[in-house]
Amino acid sequence: MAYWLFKSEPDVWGWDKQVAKGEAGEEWDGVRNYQARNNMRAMKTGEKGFFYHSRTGLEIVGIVEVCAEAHPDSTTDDDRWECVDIRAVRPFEVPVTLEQIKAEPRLKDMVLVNNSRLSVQPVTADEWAIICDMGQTEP
DNA sequence: GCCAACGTTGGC
DNA sequence: GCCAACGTTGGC
Repeated sequence: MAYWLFKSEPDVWGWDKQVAKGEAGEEWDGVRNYQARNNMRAMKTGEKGFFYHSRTGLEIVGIVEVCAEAHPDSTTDDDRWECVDIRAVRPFEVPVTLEQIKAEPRLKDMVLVNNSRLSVQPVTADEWAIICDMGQTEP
C-alpha cells in the first residue's frame, strides 16, 4: 500500500470542491509533468493521499483516496498525459502546515520539503503516520 | 508581486 | 546529445 500527496492551489481546485464531488470523485487532470504522471500510473485503487494547498494555503487539509486508476487525461488530446480520479475521504482535524513539516526532523526527507515543485508526490508509510498524528486524524 | 528553482523545448 | 532560452511553479 503506497501513499501519495496531491498538490493544488486552493483558488484553482481546493479541498471544498473536492469534497463537493463526493463519492464519485474527480479527475486529477492537468498534470503536465512526467514524474507526476509516472506517480499516478503507479497508483492503485484504494490507495490514499494527502491533499495539500499550495501557494495560498501551505498546509495539508485532508485525505483523499484513488477511486480510478490512470486513464487518459480528458483535458488534452495529447496521449502522453494520464491521470487518476480521487475522492475526498476526510478532512484533517487540524491542518498540518508546511512550517510544521519543515520543523519536524523526521520529515526532513519528504519530497514536499526537497522538491516542492513536484505536484504529485510519493509519501512513505512513516511520513504518513507522523503527519496524520500531527493532524490528529485517523490514518 | 518577486524571484529562485526546476522542467521542457528547440536550435545547433 | 548538448545546452541556452524560456515558461511555470510555489514559497516568501
